[in-house]
Amino acid sequence: MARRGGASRVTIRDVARVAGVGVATVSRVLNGDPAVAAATRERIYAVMAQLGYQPLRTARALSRRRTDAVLVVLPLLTRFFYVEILRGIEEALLETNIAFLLRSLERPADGSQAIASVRRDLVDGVLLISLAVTPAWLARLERERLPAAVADADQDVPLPRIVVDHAAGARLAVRHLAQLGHRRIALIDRPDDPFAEKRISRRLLGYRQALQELGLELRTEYEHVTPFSVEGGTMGLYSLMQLPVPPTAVFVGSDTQAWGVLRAARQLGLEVPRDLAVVGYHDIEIAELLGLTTVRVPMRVIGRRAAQLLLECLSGRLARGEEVVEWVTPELIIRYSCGARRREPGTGGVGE
Amino acid sequence: MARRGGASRVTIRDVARVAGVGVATVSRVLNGDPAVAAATRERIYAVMAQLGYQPLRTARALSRRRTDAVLVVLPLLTRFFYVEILRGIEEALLETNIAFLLRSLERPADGSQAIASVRRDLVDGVLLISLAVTPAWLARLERERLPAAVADADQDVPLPRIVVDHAAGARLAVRHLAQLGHRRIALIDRPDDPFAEKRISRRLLGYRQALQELGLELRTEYEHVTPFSVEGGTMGLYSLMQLPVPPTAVFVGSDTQAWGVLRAARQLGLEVPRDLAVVGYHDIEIAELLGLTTVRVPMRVIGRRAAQLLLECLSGRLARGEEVVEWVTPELIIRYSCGARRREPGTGGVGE
DNA sequence: GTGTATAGTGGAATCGGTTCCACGCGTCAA
DNA sequence: TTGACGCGTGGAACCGATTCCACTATACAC
Repeated sequence: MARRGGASRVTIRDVARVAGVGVATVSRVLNGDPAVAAATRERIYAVMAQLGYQPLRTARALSRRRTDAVLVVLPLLTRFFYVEILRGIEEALLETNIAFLLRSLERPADGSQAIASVRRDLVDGVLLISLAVTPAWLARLERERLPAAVADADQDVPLPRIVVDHAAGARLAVRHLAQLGHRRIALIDRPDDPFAEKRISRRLLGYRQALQELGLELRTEYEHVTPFSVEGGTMGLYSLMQLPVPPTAVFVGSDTQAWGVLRAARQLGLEVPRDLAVVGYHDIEIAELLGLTTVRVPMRVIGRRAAQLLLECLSGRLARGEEVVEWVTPELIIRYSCGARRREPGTGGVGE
Repeated sequence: MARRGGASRVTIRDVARVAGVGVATVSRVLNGDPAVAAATRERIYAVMAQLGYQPLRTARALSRRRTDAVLVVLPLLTRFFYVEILRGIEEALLETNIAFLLRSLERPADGSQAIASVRRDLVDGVLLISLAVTPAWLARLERERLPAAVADADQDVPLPRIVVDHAAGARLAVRHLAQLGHRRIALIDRPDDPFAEKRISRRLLGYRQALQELGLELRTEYEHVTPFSVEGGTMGLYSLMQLPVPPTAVFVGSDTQAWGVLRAARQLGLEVPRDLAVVGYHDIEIAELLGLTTVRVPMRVIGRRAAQLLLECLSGRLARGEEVVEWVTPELIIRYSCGARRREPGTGGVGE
């Protein structure tokens, strides 16, 4: 039933007719089937070019039962950290012809709504970034028979995943501070937000491990959990400095909070790093501007690898249910707030 | 030809059979055709619920020749400004069942590659955000017969668009500074980046208009264009302060540069706002932390409106080629860096 | 020379929707 | 009573790909 349309599309049948072959053969060429004779293949390629043929994605999608698209779900798109991960994903997917749909979660409640948008007929796979992968998620993925990969989430999710070694990151920071002569090193970290993943426990673990290794005293009054905001950091430092024996150095679980710590330090008349050494976490863009020594989490790499993992699931190179865990290790970025370096004049910096 | 698959899907034919009607009628119900009798409609709804029927997107896409997806193209996803616009778009689209694909441009060269991904069989429409809409873009959209909407781009693109009144924004800032008693008001703005759109000229225009309205002297040595970065702002202020008659206030064309201005001020021993009043632009997240008075560009609104504009094109409510221009006006956010308010102790702030 | 494997190919059914066209049936004007 | 009309509906032909199955021609073993 010829519906009205403009100049009707060049279809696979047109190509077949002009090339003097059957549609099946054209389709085989399109899909790289090696059974086609080289001469035939060449001829078909020539005709396709001549007619300007392009296979229709929607028709392929119906026939092959796949969409060549994936869904990316991540929280708080407005945070630099997540945007960078997204960039990594985009980079990896650009090398394929797979498109991606995006769903960002702003509030915890968005989760269930997002789960409903996970549909087999919409995408071929799902990337879950920095999310608490609940049983509801797993059930949905199972029901829709959708492969998924996970990045920066809990360590024990039964899906292929990229795990960030936050404990190692914390150890790097603490060891560095100890090496600079500090013996009283405190921790200010973000809360165990149910909306994000349980990452504090691993950073806390690394912090304690490092202190023990170094033979330093573990003091619970040095472990502070404050909100994931600049003010949170400010509050944290005020509390710490009221202790009878205040720390001389702080490892802060996010650069955002670290900014607050730097501000509080100045308000308290402390000079960073002389009176207080500070090391942050993440290496978001403001860290450099603040001259903040921090632990860099390789965000783009995380995104890229997670995408590649999902692609392997899609191509079948990775069997469904196969256990794959890839670790990513953070890296120490030394700037000025720790005291390891003299600040160069005019570069702006600490406490700005 | 029954291909292998798991439990085969519930199709429209199953629904028709169980409900005792033809497939055409079920399809009509799905598409809200009022010609179907109420009783029939009810019965079909019941059967759909009972069987757990969900129409297959890919099949609809092939048949209706539309994908129910749109493409969003924007630059520099890592900038807060653009991410916020994206959030607005997402908000608007969530209210529909239209998905979106994302393409972000990091370098000017990415443009041509992005143009190639604009395909009729991939999406039903395109949103171009903060981009220079070149003839190549327009030609491609024409060729693919794809409707598009534009936000925060040149004023004279022949597409439905959301235009931000940057001239008005600049006037707000300058008038405010004048009202606080300033007579020597300088401008530091970002360059006319070919990668982004020509927005500086409009801000510059507003700056000059305001000065003229107020009867203040226009001095070209007060108009500075520096890179779109913190350092750019720093450089800008150093230059201004070396003038024989330096300004007492600066309007800065981006909060990022304004941060640099605040930093430079402190380095020069100037106290903000006593010795120098500063007003920024955009109201990105750091502005509040810096106590920066700024001109807020309603980013989410821009995204939301642009998306709605595109939806109107898709639904046909907006005729192809119809001229629609919607203006968005920025708003002045008064904090501390302009001197209009005393800073409350403990709130952090200027020069931080 | 006959049988069998194999490489290369074409026809037609199929994926699951949409929509054109035809048709039955009541209502109403002539 | 008849014809026109419109409402509600069903059948079947599409949309443009993929892929199963059947078929031919050639190569090879016996």
